[in-house]
Amino acid sequence: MTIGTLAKMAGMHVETIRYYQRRGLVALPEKPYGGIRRYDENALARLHFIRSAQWLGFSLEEVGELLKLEDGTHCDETRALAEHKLEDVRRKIVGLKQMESTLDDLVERCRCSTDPQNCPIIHSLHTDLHQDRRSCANNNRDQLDARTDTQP
Amino acid sequence: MTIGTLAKMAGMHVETIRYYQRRGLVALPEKPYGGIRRYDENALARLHFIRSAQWLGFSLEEVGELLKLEDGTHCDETRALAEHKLEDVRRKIVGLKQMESTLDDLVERCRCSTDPQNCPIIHSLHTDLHQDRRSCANNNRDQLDARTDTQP
DNA sequence: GTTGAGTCTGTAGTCAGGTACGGAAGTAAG
DNA sequence: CTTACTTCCGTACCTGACTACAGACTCAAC
Repeated sequence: MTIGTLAKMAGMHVETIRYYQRRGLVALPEKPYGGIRRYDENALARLHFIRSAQWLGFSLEEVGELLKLEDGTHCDETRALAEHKLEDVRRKIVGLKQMESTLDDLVERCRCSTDPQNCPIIHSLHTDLHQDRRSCANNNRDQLDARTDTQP
Repeated sequence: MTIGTLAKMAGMHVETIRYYQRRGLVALPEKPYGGIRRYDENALARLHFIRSAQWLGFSLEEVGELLKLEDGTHCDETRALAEHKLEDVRRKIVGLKQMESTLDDLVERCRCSTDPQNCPIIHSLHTDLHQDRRSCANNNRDQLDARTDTQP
């Protein structure tokens, strides 16, 4: 099949596949002289593999590591990657739960507030919440990490 | 105080403050002719406010919205923003918990596996996991969103 | 009065994971 | 055989939240 068909079957854009090729996650099949590259079931399987790994939270870099272990004979190393990712995910959950409970509390206080001139949320943002928040830098993802990382 | 002192007190870099100024989140105080800008407690308070809001998961764009409501007299709008963010956060938690349980299960199966030539994790990535994963595009953050978003 | 640190301003680079585009060449349908 | 779609390839752009740097200027200490 052509790259367009492959993309359709994998449910992704042609450009995404090309991007994976550039990153070395997907092989670039031989091109017949002055012709067009053709892809087989293996290429599709690989795209599925990548998608699945991403779905579990692995970055493309990590997917690359997993692909090196793709033959299934390095169970320990694979498990180590998965365990590490599991810790990652759990750390993020802890961070998000902190957000959740604080937000929930704030919203609740806001609902019960009788003074419409002094919103409890704004008040908290001005007074309580900024203690020891120095390390919540970068973007949302890293923010979560930073909130819970042991080594900065 | 100068911007360097302000940065130190807020626990952030000078460049970050300048970035916030460019984004219109922090005011640029008047500069005396051929002199240097000075900042006061209000500037510091604003930086704390921004940090706190970020800690709750608000993006800088959303922080901008919150800052418009900073006088505390628009309790309903503020609460609406917080409720929306709370939903956001809960959606992300749901996504992460899916990852967590799948990873946990995979790691467990890997530990109990007796066939070191056929790693259950790799096997799953090849066969099970890629059903209906079409919408887990973009980066990790959006991936989480996509997994749980109702409106794509 | 000179040295070194801090400030100002503008612009460019970083990361991840793509997305978009332009121009040339190949391919499929009528 | 023409028209319209794909493919190929390289490069540039996108988001978000910074981070870095160059060159000119100012300020405080010695």
